[in-house]
Amino acid sequence: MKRASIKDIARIAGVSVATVSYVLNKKEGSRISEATQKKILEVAQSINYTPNKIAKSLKMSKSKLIGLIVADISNDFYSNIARSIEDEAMKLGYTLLIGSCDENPEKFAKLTELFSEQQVDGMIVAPVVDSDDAINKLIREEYPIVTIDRYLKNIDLPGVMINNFEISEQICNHLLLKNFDELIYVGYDTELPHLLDRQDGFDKRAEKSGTSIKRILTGIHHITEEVHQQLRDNLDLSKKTAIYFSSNKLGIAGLRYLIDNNIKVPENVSLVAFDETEAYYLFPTEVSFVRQPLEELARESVKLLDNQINSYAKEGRRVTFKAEFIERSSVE
Amino acid sequence: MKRASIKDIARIAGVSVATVSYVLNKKEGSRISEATQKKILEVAQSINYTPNKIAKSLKMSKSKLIGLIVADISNDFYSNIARSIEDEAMKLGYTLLIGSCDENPEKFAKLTELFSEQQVDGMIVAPVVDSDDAINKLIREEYPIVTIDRYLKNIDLPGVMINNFEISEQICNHLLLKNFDELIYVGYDTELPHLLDRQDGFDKRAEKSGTSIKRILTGIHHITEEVHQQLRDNLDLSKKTAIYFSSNKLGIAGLRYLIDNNIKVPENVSLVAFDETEAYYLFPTEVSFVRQPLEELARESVKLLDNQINSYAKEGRRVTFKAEFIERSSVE
DNA sequence: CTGAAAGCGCTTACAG
DNA sequence: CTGAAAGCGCTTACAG
Repeated sequence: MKRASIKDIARIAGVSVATVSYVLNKKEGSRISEATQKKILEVAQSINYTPNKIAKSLKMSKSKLIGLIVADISNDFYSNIARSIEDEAMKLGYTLLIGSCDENPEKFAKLTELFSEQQVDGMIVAPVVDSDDAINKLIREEYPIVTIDRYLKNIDLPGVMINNFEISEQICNHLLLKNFDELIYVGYDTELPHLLDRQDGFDKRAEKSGTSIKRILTGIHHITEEVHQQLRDNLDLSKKTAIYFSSNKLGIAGLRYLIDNNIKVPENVSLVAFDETEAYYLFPTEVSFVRQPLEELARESVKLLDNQINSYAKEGRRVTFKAEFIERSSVE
Repeated sequence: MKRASIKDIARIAGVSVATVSYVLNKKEGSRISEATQKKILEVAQSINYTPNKIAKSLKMSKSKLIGLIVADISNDFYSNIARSIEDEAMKLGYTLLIGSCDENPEKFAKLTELFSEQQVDGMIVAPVVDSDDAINKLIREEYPIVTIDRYLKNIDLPGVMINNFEISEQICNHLLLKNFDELIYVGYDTELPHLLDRQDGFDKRAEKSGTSIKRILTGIHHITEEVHQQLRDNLDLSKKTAIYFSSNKLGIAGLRYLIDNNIKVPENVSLVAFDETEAYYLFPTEVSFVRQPLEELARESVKLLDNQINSYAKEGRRVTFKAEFIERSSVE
């Protein structure tokens, strides 16, 4: 069955397609008689007309589509962000294309390519290491872009992020007050700037104090195994130790290690994790964690993008939100 | 900056747009000379040409877009499914539109409307209660549709699901062998057929045995609170009890209740949960659970949809996959 | 108040 | 081997 077009409406209603278009778009400027309007609306209804946005997009050069590129939509953090972005985008009349790039610059480039072929009006992206080329290409083609969660070292793009350095500094400070013998930072062996900030904040503060600090850095592909292995090698229960897991995945891997090895929190070791996830609430001790303001990040990212798309703001800004330290009983 | 079109390539290369189109699409039928081909490809490269899929879609009446409607993309179960669907869809050249409808039939209808305006080639949906009208509309308009996870009582649609009835029967059977005084089924107060199946399988098997069974059914909006409240009212620790949580959200809510109230598993109570989630692994006891074959569900759903889109198969089938019971130590 | 016409960027049957 | 032309479903400046 061929789907009805405005041509069909025009034919049945005995008017021109132009008139149909005017009525359907409720343009104020050109007044169409009440009678014709009613007629057209009736016909549209009766033949079950659905506008073809693709034709409209082609004519108008805007698609009302926005693309979202994350590392992995099945990761709690990103699926929560995606959900908020979806709601926000919907409010502004956008539909969301979603793609996961697995920290892989080729996949990232492929997705930007795909989205750009689909004529998205703009993209919200969490850029990966070595994605500069793909991003620069988008910039040359004047695509509105907003970064989320992450940012790029060498390209100044509007985006949203949290105060990674400061929150880590704050966590470290909190731990220092409790006089631990040793602090362990668990993070990724990565070049992603926002994660380096997260690490630096902790490191710098610890250095100043002179407290012994160890770093456990894992690759992104075998997080669980690597965290377990390195905790086995590095965790010395004879010392009073606190661990800072700098992401939800790391936190979950670490907590699981503690469970599996019957290490009690905070009796044997203290800890703080990053991001809020349901999993933390099933751990036998109430896990202290860093909460990111997901809705705010999402809302602002869509707003920044929409501003660019409509050129309300020529140059977007980089907006930093404050993460919140939720203190529960895993530190003692 | 206006983006380059095949017209630009044609002008610069000194050929017609038809020729450009042929070369860019590598059509075998019409042979274009090596020289012209090379020239066109070079020009395309040099002006950074990106095909406008929207124009192509309009002409070809297919968009290579597919829509996915789930209850909530931030729910672990759906975000994992979405991820697999994304990968699978990508392989076949489709880009994914994602929407969450929050079990709300109006939002569901809105999303189908939106997706249909965007001219998706088909949709994969987890239909909600009272979504029959929206679905019927899509059917009348001959949209390829595949249901996932759920199915509709009154509309026979191709789709993928698991053996809800049988797996619950199997869990119940497993529990009956351990001679519990009481079995508690924790589920939703809902009309969703797949969830009723899940409940029936358990009920029917329990009835036959004569073992006392209680039902805890919650609404979908305050799961945690309701589960906690009802467990408080119904869980009698003086009896040897086993609880079956029939979804990941219910399981997490229930496990948290047990943690908060210091109820030991399996010493004080036994349990089985549904779906696999990272959270189960942080619970102090190894949680036995039902694992759904997510990748298979996703893969088959995309395959069924692609078949419909390309009319490889006129009528799709409903495919049922077997869920797997992962026995760990939470039942004794 | 309404319509004829051009054009958005493509594809493809047809002609040469 | 290559091109002119029609057309996908819309919008909108212009004319009447």
